[in-house]
Order: sequence, then structure tokens, then C-alpha cells
Amino acid sequence: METRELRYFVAVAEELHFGRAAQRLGIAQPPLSRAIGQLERRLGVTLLERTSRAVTLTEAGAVLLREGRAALDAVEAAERRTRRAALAATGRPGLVLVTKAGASADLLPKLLDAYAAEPGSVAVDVLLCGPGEQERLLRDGRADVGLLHRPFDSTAGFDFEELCTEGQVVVLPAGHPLTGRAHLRMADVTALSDLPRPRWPRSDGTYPDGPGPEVRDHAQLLQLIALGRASAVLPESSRAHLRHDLAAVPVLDAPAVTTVIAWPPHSRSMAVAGLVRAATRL
Amino acid sequence: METRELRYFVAVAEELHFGRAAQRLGIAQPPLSRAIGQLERRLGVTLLERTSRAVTLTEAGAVLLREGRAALDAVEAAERRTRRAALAATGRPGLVLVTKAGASADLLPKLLDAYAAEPGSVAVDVLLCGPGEQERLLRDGRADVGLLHRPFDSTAGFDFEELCTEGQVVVLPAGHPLTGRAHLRMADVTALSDLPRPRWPRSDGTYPDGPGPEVRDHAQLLQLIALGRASAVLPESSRAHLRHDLAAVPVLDAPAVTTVIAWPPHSRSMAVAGLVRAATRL
DNA sequence: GGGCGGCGATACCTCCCGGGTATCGATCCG
DNA sequence: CGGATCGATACCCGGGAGGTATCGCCGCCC
Repeated sequence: METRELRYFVAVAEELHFGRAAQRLGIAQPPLSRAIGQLERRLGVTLLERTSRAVTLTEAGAVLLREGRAALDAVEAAERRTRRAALAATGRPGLVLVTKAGASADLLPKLLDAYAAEPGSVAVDVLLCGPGEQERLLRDGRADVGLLHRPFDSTAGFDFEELCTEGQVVVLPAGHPLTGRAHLRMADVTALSDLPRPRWPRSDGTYPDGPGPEVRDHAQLLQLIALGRASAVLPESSRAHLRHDLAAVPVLDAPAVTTVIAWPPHSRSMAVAGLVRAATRL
Repeated sequence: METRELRYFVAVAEELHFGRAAQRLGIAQPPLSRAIGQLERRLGVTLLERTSRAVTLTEAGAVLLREGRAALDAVEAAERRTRRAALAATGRPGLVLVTKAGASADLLPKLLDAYAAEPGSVAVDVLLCGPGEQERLLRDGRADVGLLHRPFDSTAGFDFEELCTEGQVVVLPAGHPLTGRAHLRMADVTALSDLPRPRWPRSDGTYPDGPGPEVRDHAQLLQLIALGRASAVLPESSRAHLRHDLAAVPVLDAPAVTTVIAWPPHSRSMAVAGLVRAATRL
């Protein structure tokens, strides 16, 4: 199977429309139809059920979509990491660390300082991204190492070390009646129908259904809470950097959040190893 | 980057010889030279240092070799799992479990029985392989789930659950003076210069240097021990199925062996989930 | 219900590129 | 210094990827 075929199939499987997929790929529709047909014939498997009105994935097609994305990420990662290795050989080695914007705001500077103090450390570029994007960046080689937060992020497919575990707090507008309480339960939070939990985009960019406002990033979320439009359950550490117009109350029975440092498996980079060592020693 | 280019590069990088690599790929040497040259030009990276007498990998080339193999495995896995998904939709679903031949001889039947007793379980094909091969089979889709033994096998890049941890014993010919001892230390074992530890093949098929005999599988190892040519440090559980002409003595300070059940990340298979559940409940 | 529009498949052409053979140039060896 | 080895280059050929035109099928709507 060639990556071209995989890219074509993934495009069609995502669009469920040959014309749009072809447009996205920058080719005409007929060669795309033919390519998918050839792929199916070579695999001996029907990947798509097409009527002249709708295209749907078969069971096998769904598997190839998932596995094919992973494979394409791996190929892309190979290419990117090779380029970076060539750069590192001639110029600055550098390291890209990715984390969710707004998370681990206290841990990150400590980690960077500790690592920078080590002998032989290299420059670390910090990449902040939205929730759920980190895994992709680590998988396709755009980042070398990441701070993930279980159970929100999945460590599937990565090597990792646990760094710390913390409880969660609910963040409310300052002055909200509940801010006087010493602690709350999840039931109290879900009962806040006037301050619903926000909805984060899924990996495909769409939003789940629900009452809460749609948010894209951390700053936007805090803004919405300050405006009295939402509330959010966040790790305790976010409390330290809260805006003055917000307040936080511990939620006793919220799931604990574990911060882990994760990197692609088989990473042979000395720099990653050093950063991980610095992190575990914090 | 196309998988064809990757396959070509991996072949050359492994052979370090364009002629032999071309032969292995079933093409002539000139197109191969050209393909590698094009790949280098497109990446803007020198992958191979060639004189007319020798070919060596650059730093970047070594990275692409490692990452490229992983990417090719991922592509192969996508293909294989798609085919299997198509089969599962029409015929028997089936599941392939891979484990090292000779290991977990007591755990495996218990696991298979426990899983078979579950409602909705599917047929499980057991694949026995040499040490170090399991990871490859799991990565390229030939197996769905595997029993690995840390620290010998690496769980890098897989999801896994720990099943049990055990000590190790040294296996000696029956009647050897040390078999009378209640327990030993690693120092006692390494002092056995007349019964050296065997050498296992690396993933590329070559053997490390050392005094011990070269072995390929478990049966061969036991045979060599019985012949008085070697000794081996193995997990305790192997004691239960020892031949009558062999004896085992616990080694107190040998590293503990943890048996884990591992599967490719993002596996959505119900069958794998069921097998893992059965394993953790043992 | 018949014409229309949208969509995937098919037919057919073109041209690029992957693969082959022949040969060159460099380097090591006897 | 001549032969052997090995990668690069030159050149040719054929298959296949991509394009345009068109067909066939099916909802939809006046």
C-alpha cells in the first residue's frame, strides 16, 4: 500500500464524498474513484458502500481509516524527525515540548529551569495547543515530548513517566454564592444549570451537544466564567494563577488528575531523556 | 514520502550496499540509486555518505532508518488489520495472541480457558515466537495481543496491563553440585564459567559476542543445558514444566520478571478487551 | 411523472516517472 | 598499473497516474 493511496482513502472516508475529497486533494474526481477502486481490489476488501446519493464506510473501511491515519502520522513523523535530525547535526539541536495552554502553569517553568540548569541541555521550544491536540503533535513528529493530563489525555502509544497527581477545583465567578463553601461535590457542580460546563471541540473540530457554551481555549473559558456564563472543573494547580474575578472551590469527588511527561516510543534522543530525568527529579 | 521510497531506503540502510539492496528489492541498481538521490533531494537531507568503496549512514539517515521501519510497520499493520476486519465481518472473527515459546506455560492455558468461558468470546490463535519478535508482530498487525515479559521485552508503544511478577531461577543440569543449594546469587551464576549463559539473536539476526552457545529457541536452550553446555536464568514459572534431567535453583538478586498483556494502542476490538479483562481477573 | 441536478463510474488520451540496459568514473587490490 | 568492484549517469521504454468528456443512476421538485 502506498501512502498516496492511504491519503486518498482517508480523504474520502473523512468527507464521505468523492467530489469534495478530490477537491481537497487537489486532483479531479475520476482518478480518485479509480484509485479507491484499485485499493479495494488489491486489498480484496470493500471499504466504502456507495449509492449515487451517499457514501458510507464499511466495517473494514472504518478500521482502515483509523489505522491509516496512524500510519500516515508515522510516515510524517519519520520525515519530520529526519529533517530535524539533519538540522540538529549542523545547528542548534533544540527540543519541542507541547502542553495544553493554561495547564501545569506552575510545573512548566520549574521543569524548564531544572532542565536548563543541567549540563548539556539544549534549547526547549514550548508549544501550547488546545486540548486533545498534543497526542497528534507527538505522534506526527511536530513535538518531541509533551505534558499530558490523565484522564483527559490518553497516553496510548507513548512512553511516559508520572509526575504528580492533584485534585480538582470548580472555577466560578468571584462572588458566586458557592464560593463561600470550603468544598463541594460533583453533584453540586452538575446542579449549576445556570453555569453549565463548556463544550470543547472534538478532534474533528465538531462540538458535542449540550447546554454549555463552545470554547476553543483556556483564556476564552476563563472569560466566559468571569462573565457568569459557565463554570469549569479544573486541576487544583490552576488555582494559583486565577484571575482576580474568579474563585475556586475544591471538588472532593472529582477524579484526580495525573500530570505525566510523555514521548514517542523508541525515542533515542539524549535531549528527551535529559528532560524526562529533570522532570522526574522535580 | 511514499512507502516505496521508504522501503528502498530501509533496504539500502540495512545492507549498506546499493547492489545487494537492489537485489533484495528485486530491481536493478541504477533506479535504486536514483530513488535514494531523489528522496535526499526532496527531504533536503543527506542520508547516506557514499564513497565508491563504502556506504555509511549519516545521523539523519539513522533516524530515518528507525522511524521509517516504524512507519512501514504501521502501514503494514493498517493493511493487515483491514483485511482481518473484512474477514471478521463475514466469517469467524478470531484473535491472534503471541507469546514467547516456553514462557508463561502455566498462565497461558488458564487465560485461554478463562476467556473461552466468557460469553461472546471468539477463537484465539496462539502464535509462539522467539524472543524479541513479539513486539514486531504486534506492531505490524500480525498479532492482536501478546504476553510480554519485562524487563526482557519492552512495552514501548503499547497499551498493557500487568498480570503477575515472579522471581527467577537458574536452570542447571540435574546433578550439578549447585543444585543442592537452597538459593543462589547472581554472582554464583556468573561464576559458572563452564556453564555460560547462552546468546540470543538480536532483532537483525546477528548474535552478540560472548562465551555462551548461540540459541534460537527454548527447546534448544533446555537441550544445551541438559548436555552440560550452558545454564540459564529463567522466570520461576518455568520450573513447573522442567524436564527431568534439569534442576532449578532460585536466584535471590536476579531482577523480577513481570508478565504483562499488551496490545496495540487505540485497538477498538471488543475481543481484545474481553481477553484483557479475563487476564486481569485471573 | 418527466425533466433536472448531483454524484460516482467509465472511456479514452497524455505524459511523467519508475524501471531496465549500457556505460562511466572512482577507488582499492594484487 | 590493470582488473575488479561499486555507485552514478545517460538513455530508452512502458505502465500508470492524472486530466477531460461522458454516461448511468437516483432523488427531487415543479
